[in-house]
Amino acid sequence: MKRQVLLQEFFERSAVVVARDLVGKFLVRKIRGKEIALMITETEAYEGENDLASHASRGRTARNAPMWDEARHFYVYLVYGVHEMLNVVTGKHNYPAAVLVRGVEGCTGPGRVTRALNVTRTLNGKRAVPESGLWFEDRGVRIAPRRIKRTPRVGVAYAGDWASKPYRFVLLDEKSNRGGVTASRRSRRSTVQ
DNA sequence: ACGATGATGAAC
DNA sequence: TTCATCATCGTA
Repeated sequence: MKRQVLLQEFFERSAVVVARDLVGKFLVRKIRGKEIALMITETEAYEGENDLASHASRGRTARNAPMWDEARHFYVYLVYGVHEMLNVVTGKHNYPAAVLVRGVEGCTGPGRVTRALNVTRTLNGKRAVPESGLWFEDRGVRIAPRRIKRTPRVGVAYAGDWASKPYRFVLLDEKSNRGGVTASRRSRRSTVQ
């Protein structure tokens, strides 16, 4: 099988383009010698300081500082005191933009993705390279554009005009036309150790 | 429909 | 230092 680690140049583009292109790519996690690779099925783009849905819109703070890093760095934070959110930084250095990984195969929802792959804030600010234990790969899966649905982002109703921008990308299920990856088979309690 | 659960950022 | 809010999820 062809395995190509996604390099910095892949992420050095606009967040919207990277978000779209990440659908069908693989998120790979290595813990204690074991590797698990899951295809990405859902993403969202957060594009620049003008994007009112982005943490970057309030300016640079201790939490969101990784968004200003070079592309391919991770931005991981906690929401609702419960869920770790996994983002990859995109675009030029010092331009705050990132893509949120919202779903992988068998796992819908950003909090479930991080729980399934044991991703926490210890990865915040690290690079998406094999040495860090979490990275992205192209494994040769080709996704027809028709299979990717664009919608507004989730949970950002406060963001004014930016709330309705179609910055969310969802891989449609092969057999169903409505609503992304099958809702029926969500694995509950998957973990990697 | 709602509570969990804790960090963050802005106000006081 | 206090307080409202939060890029969500599981149970009801």
